[in-house]
Amino acid sequence: MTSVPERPNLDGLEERWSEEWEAAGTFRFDRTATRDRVFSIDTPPPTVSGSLHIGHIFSYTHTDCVARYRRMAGEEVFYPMGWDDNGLPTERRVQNYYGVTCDPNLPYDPDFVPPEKPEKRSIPISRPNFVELCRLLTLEDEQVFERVWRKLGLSVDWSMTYATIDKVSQRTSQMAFLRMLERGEAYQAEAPTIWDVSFQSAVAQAEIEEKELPGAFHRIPFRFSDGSGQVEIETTRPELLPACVALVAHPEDERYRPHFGTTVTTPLFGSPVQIRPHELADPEKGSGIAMICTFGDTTDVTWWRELALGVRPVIDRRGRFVEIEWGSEGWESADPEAAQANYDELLGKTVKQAQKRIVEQLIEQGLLVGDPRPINHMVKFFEKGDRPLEIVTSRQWYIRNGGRDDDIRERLLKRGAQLVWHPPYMLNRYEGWVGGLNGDWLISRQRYFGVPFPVWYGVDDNGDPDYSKRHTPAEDLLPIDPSTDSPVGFDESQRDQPGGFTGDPDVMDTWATSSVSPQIISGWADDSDLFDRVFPMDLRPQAHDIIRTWLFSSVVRADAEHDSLPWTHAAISGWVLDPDRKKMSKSKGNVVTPLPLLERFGSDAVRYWAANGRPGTDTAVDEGQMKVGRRLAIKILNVSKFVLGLAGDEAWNGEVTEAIDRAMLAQLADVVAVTTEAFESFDYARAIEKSEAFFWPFCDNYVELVKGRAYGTGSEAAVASARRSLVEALSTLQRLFAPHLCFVTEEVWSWWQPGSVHRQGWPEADELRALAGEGDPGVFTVTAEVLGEVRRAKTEAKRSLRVEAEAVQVFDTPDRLALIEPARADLMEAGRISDLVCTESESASVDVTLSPED
RNA sequence: GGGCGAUUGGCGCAGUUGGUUAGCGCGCUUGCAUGACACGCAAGAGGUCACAGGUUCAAUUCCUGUAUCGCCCACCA
Repeated sequence: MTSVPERPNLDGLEERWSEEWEAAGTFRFDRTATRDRVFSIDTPPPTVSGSLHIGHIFSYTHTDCVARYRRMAGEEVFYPMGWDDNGLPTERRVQNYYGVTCDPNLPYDPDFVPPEKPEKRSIPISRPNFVELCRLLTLEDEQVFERVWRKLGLSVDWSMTYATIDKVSQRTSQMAFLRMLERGEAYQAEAPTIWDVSFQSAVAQAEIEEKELPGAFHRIPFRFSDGSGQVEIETTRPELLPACVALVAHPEDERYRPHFGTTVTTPLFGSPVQIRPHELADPEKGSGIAMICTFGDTTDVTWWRELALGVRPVIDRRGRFVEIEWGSEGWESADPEAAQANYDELLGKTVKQAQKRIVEQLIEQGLLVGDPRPINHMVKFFEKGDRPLEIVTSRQWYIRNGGRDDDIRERLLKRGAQLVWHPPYMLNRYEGWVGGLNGDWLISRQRYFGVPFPVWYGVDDNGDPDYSKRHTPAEDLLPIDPSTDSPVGFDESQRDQPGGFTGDPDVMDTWATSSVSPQIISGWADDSDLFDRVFPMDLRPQAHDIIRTWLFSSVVRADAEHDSLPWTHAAISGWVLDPDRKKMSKSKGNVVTPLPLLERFGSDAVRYWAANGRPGTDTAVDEGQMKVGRRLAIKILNVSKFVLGLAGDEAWNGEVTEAIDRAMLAQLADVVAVTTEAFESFDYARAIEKSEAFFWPFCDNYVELVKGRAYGTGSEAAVASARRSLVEALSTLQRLFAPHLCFVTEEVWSWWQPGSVHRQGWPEADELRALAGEGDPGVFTVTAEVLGEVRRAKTEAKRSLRVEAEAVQVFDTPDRLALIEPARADLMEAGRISDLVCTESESASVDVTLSPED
């Protein structure tokens, strides 16, 4: 039965056991399990167009530890894996890899084969062809990822994977969208939109980040139209002067109060604009009076909307200055010809070029007060972009997320508070974000690779889309691609023809699909049997930086569709920092790849490092911790081998009679209780900390104290007690470490027990307590202390620990001496003590007389 | 500007309801081949728990400030 290798080691455990687990279906989800027995996990899908870095290893290990605990605690764990192959990163990669570009107007070519090598000039292909290539390339990436995950030992059910662009995801995503559209939770609007001029797409509030850039204040005078003087504004964007539609100052600002309602003219262009009051104008900033342009920033949009101003757009979607359409009367200006002449010099220029020119014009015409004053200011960027965002007017899809409706906002705040956060303070991030929303969620992107909007529009007699005539497909037809499928009642010959139809050209934002990941993996669209067993899910593990995006948007979708939370718990992980505690990023070049670490230290060692990162806490890459993990794994091998050598199968029949054995088991029972409690609150780190804190003294003190007895010294009952206690402790410890060190524990379990350790029951504190009986934990603790004193004497004498202690005198209080007495024989054997005398005394000390040196 | 975290020996970290000499690991020093483990074992040195107040019989732990670091948010003229 028991079969222990001669020299156990960690080599090859990962390959051996991950193959075994796959073959035996150890982590296969049993879908006959009912909801009350299921623990379901909404695994984050890693972006496959990137590469796995150590941060993934870190946070996925946390989830895996929890999953393994839950499984052992008797739950049926639903633990799938997803791949995020959606969005811009994949698009870019496919374009470069195959040398193609997507043209949504082209028809699908079923025979298209990409060139071996990308050609100089990129080949335009249809959206379905483009999407096919994306799938082809991401499939390879997924396999690489899966290999790393298996090496790490994630206990996911590999028969349950999804990709954010696969059919099920598209279908779920489109279906959820259409239902929101029907309920009025999704809508289309023509409005000023934050726009990235490089990517040619609108972007959402959540995808914006700010960078500090150098800029300059330009002080520019506006003359009163009645010739009575001037006001001076300050701006960092003088190029928007032709787009100026009003000036604005704070209503209480005494400097400008008398001028509210009066008209001034814009320099260079001579357009009449009014001075208006608004609270958002900051008297402290610049000269306290600002120009409103259509549109320089989001404040402009607010002012423009709330003051009901006209619009003078000057920047197009490519970020260049365009012809202004003024109608028949030309420039609305005191001097239309001069205005047009000034503006002609800006035509076709980029924002940067135009700014340069307009400043020259201002200087030439004496319209700049003083020199431009250099400052550094924050400028909004798309998080993946490298040019400042502009604001253009466009038609986009939105989802109501509370940004414009207080009642929705309140409801979503309440949902957030219902969610159990680990750690709890992460709720603040959620509430801060939801409270600060200033618009609905923009979900349409003018890109190609993504889930298309399942919508067509009628085409009017002029051949233009008629957005009021909307066609949507029945749910059972989903997923559809409106660029190749036609709506019911039409055929392809009517595409883009007067009286016919046209497809919505946009795709959904990545988060619009990711936000329904719980519905995708739960089978909401097509598998109601599965759905009922796993939804609402139990756990969403994710990092703190995407609380505002993935977590929040998922709450929005589940609230709208199911009137519930998508999951009960959110476990928020920290980031991995490089060894110098700097955040890892590709641009810094400090990204650590995991595979070499997994190979060097072993997966259990890397898992150990990860498991020591507290929930929600940023943690540095620390090879020292991995070394410690490796040592712990080796220790588990060796102590298992030793104990199994001392105690055979018949050890289970023994009875625990000795006080020190009972003491050890009583302590172990407490450890089981506290680790169980830690795991119940998703604190995998505290769990391993407590197990480990017991484990080392167990090896170094308990095993040392009882090994003589376990070998056969003493009465039959005493021997049996030691052996039984050893196998009980070993079995318990192997299971306690199983969630974290999944490979080595499986290895040592296999030496003497049938089945996988990962399918065993979690240790029960009560069972151990029953074995321990009335055992006083102090017997073990105090005896170990005395043994320590004896060892110290030997070490300080620079003698071997094996040397005989001729006489040991223990001075201590009566109650402590009473604890030593029942373990006297073990203590004398372990300490090689020939004569042990205990003497009552107020102050504790131990006198040791060693045998003389040879 | 608002909010959230962090601050414990050279380094990385625990310290969960305030309570006797503040723990652990790495590193360092000194020993030891002891019936599993030298990828081991034993022992040792090393901390005014960021700073200043307050509450309390008692504060690393609670409260209020301050400083430094990190993160999130904000309308960035």
